[in-house]
Amino acid sequence: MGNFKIGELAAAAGVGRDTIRYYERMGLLREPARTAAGYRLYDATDLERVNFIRSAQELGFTLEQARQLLALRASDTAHAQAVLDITLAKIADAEARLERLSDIRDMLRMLADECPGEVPVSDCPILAFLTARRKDQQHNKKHQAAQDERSSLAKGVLS
Amino acid sequence: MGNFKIGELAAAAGVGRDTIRYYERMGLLREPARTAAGYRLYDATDLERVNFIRSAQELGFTLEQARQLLALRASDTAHAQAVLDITLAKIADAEARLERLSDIRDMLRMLADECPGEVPVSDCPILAFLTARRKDQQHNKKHQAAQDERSSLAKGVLS
DNA sequence: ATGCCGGTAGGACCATGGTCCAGGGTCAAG
DNA sequence: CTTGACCCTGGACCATGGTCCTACCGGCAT
Repeated sequence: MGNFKIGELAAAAGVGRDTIRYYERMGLLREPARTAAGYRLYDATDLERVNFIRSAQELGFTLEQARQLLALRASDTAHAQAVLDITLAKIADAEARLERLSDIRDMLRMLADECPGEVPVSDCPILAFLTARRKDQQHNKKHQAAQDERSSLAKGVLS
Repeated sequence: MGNFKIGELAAAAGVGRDTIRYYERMGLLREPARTAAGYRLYDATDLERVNFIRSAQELGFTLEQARQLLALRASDTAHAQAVLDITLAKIADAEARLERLSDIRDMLRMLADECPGEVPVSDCPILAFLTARRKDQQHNKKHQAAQDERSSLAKGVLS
């Protein structure tokens, strides 16, 4: 029925044409049928897939995870448990980020509260804090040698 | 006094040699003195700078912001207010991320709670949710046309 | 003298999710 | 017939914070 070309699909889904082609390269969309001239031809199921992907992204899933979810959806033997597992992992990930990020915020807020503002930079407690190098990381080398834990508050939160 | 070569500086700061050269290219470290053979020669103040940068990164500052903080520290006319401003902006940024990320977590948790697991994927509420394309975004085009707000929960949180 | 360590410069490459460009073909309207 | 809007491919490029590689040179120990 309603076949559309790439620009129409892109417009319908609210993404760029290049994004459609990118999803195809990444294996998120099947290789579409072509017109005689080589134009890609899509149908409603393709639009639905793109919408699915965008929805997944809005929930923080990566394209790779969206790909997995699509694969599960297409399977007739998979259990919902597999989807739940991915979701639970994402939740755990979100919670870890939340914790690190709120630790950072707390630290920054503490420093900000201590800073009077109207002093020369030489008296700034924030700079003083950054200047005092963290010996905590130096003195226990044996225990962490194996995994080289960066022990950074920021690890992965903003990346 | 204690001049050291790049490998020694890197080891002392706990980073790679390439990282030191990278910081130099990025303008975070001055161009160091050289030996006759062209080897970079660093001193304690360079080590302190690298430590400062790492500390800033642990608090979620980007290298660019670290560069700004270093510039402020070196200035004898700047007020602590400038540092505070950067810090406050970082806090606001962290809080925005926290909010979006916790919204995502809540949404995922809600979906996970509804999923029984022991059903075929065709009955999975999580997939059903992702499959139902968000009409909320379709039906009010006029109001959002101007800024093309993605209105994604995930916007910027994981990037 | 020979092996090895470590220094140099410069550039390629990693992930992530696209975006943009050049250089060309296709298609419908005027 | 031409114009403009669309489509094609393949590849380069964006940010971020590095890491790794090539290919070469210097210097020290055995």
